[in-house]
Amino acid sequence: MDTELLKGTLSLLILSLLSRKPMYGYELAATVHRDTDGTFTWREGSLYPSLHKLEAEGLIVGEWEEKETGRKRRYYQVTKKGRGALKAKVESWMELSRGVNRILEKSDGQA
Amino acid sequence: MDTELLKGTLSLLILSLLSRKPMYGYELAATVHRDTDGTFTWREGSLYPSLHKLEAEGLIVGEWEEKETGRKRRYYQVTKKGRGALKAKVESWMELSRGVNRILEKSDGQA
DNA sequence: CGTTATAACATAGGAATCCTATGTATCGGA
DNA sequence: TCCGATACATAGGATTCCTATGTTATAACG
Repeated sequence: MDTELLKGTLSLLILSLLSRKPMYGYELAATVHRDTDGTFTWREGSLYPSLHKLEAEGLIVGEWEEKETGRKRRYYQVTKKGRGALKAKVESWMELSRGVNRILEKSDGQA
Repeated sequence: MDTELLKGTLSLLILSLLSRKPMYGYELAATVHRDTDGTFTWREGSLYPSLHKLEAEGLIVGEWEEKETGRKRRYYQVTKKGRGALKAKVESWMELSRGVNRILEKSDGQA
């Protein structure tokens, strides 16, 4: 299985969120924070490097959008390659999740 | 939440497994591998340092047992402090798991 | 009886991920 | 006009896990 998932769900969730619609970095952090009632609070120092890495890998593409005022945002969307990677990551997550739950359930009651 | 869980379920699962009964390192790796049909395959380079760390933190205690022949094993068991830590880690895991699943479900179908 | 595989522990060094801290610039409200 | 929120970025470090290697004991096999 993808051992990358053992540490970190960041790239998985970014890809999943972007499969809804194109979003920019700050919006991604706000959305995941809201949708999970604060369980996930992504730091800029984690989020932006991760976005750059996903783009370098060709899983997402970013595009600058500038308002008349001068405010700039970089909107990302998932590529075809990214959709394939997302599917694989979701499967890895489910396998990991199943595995952990199996151990926890089997151990439950012995504490 | 415990951000430590975002990377790695090793210490969580070690504590959970040891709550069943005292076990030694090699036995832990074999058990988790068997009980999850190979989802988890712990390496010695991950497992033993992790056990040392858990013992240094006082969450588990190890004891050498030597057979007549000279073969030595280090059996670990969970301490009282370790049981508290396990409970907290399980809750963190469930929170993380819920959060991830919420994002995935809400995004599902948009791919 | 010698060789190989497995059991059982250990550590050094490095790769990957995430965080803290810091910096820049724009925007809205008091 | 000042401050908090928006929006991006990177450097440096902490942590986790892996690869690689080493040691010793036991079992299996020809």
